[in-house]
Amino acid sequence: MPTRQSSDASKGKAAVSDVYASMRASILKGEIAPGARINIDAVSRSLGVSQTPVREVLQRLEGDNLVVYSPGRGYSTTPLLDLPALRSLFEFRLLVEPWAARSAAVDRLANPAAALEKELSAIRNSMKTTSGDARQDLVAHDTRFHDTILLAAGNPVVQHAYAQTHCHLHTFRLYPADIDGAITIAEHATVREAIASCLPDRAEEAMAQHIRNSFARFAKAFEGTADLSPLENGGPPRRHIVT
Amino acid sequence: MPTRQSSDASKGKAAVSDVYASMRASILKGEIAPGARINIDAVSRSLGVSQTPVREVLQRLEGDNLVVYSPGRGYSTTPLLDLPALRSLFEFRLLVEPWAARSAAVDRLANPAAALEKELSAIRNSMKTTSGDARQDLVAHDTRFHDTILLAAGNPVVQHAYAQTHCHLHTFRLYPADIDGAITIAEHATVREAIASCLPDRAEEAMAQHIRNSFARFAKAFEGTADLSPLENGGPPRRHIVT
DNA sequence: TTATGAGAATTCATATAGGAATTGTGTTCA
DNA sequence: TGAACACAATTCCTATATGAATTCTCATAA
Repeated sequence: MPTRQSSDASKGKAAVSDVYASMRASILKGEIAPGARINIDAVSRSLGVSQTPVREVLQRLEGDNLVVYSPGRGYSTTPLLDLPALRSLFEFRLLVEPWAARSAAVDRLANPAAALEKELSAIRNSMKTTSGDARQDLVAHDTRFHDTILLAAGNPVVQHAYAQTHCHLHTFRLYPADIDGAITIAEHATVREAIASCLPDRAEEAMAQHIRNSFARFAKAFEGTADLSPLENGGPPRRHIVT
Repeated sequence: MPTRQSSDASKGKAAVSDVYASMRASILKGEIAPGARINIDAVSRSLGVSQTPVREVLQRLEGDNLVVYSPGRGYSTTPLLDLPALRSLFEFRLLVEPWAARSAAVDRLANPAAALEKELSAIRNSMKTTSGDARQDLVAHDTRFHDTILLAAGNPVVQHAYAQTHCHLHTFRLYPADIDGAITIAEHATVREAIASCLPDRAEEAMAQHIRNSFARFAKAFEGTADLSPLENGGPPRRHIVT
């Protein structure tokens, strides 16, 4: 049995947090094929826990849209995002995030410019030193950068709705390959500038541009696949995607 | 939220759907006081099922923001919305719903004018005949009306994010008293007109006005309570709130 | 060769039980 | 009188077992 030293505070639901982290990582890494069924008994035995916490984790993963439940058939991993789903996701982001950037670009303590700058220098350093998984670092930076702005907007409902989309999680799952994030970081810097200068209009527009560009970069990976997705031929190309 | 078929329908998770409906109703009706702890054993015995489905239901209700989990302390019902939370919720709606109304006001088959009109005549009839619970009918109408527009917008991500807020569910919980919904229905009719005429600008503005007005009506209930909410003196007034 | 049907095996959903932590209560001491 | 400690009771979290439904396999017949 793995160490019970769970990241969950106060040891409540120790098994659950371990199992959750393990299963989430398995799905994101693609160790469980997209669309494949998940055998509760097999998972519980392989992780050395009973079925009860595994079932609870599956329900949580259902909330993350990483698994789906079919009545009478149990749980399966969700298929990867197709182009319409990606478009819907980014349209949602285009609705929420420019609004958040505008709300954050105020001359108040809530202004997140300092935190954003710290985040940017951290990722710049991390990119220079080629240690570790550059791709994972970049996704983590991207996640924190956007989350920080959402948090600064000061609306818990919007923040929660955004978090629930798990957009970075799903895009990570789409493209488990190497990334060159220079463009992303440059756009982030532009957004930070506008927020630091307390220019709501510019912040809103910079964020909107960033999201439009980001979608275009992701959508490029679908080029040529047109409506052939049912071919199930291995999916979109997987190298040198730029977030 | 994909409400599990509460009827047998595939028999999968029969106990869970019953327990879910029962507990949700209990919380909404206030039979369980807001902020009170929930005893899993007591619930399971009173409903005649084991603890397993009760635990699953509680996790689901946590997703609905109707209960919260404290590590080591189990589940409690969430406190009622206070004024800042209500404001956050309506700011989210003000961000999403006018956008949805604009998106729905197109000359396409997706235009929901017919469904909206059917919904409006149904509630008008229901209001005339004083049979049944007028308040519950009105909330149900309001829910369906807004859901229909969100659906017509054609973005599953936005629709899901909106559904996850369970805004009608929480406002229902806030004001379990009688309602006079004439104003609400009139505003709905205005929104429908703009959508039926395929006037995106007018639809967007009509929806925005409706949400601003609706918030003002709800916020009125907090008048006088200022920052005295810790008094825990029974909450806001509960009669003649107009959605 | 293909389709069908019965039986076996797997898998899910729920029930029940036990260990561990927390909460409440009563007593004792300052 | 108030506070602190210890013990008991409650409550949660996980494990294991069982019944029911589905899926898989294989043999048989058209």
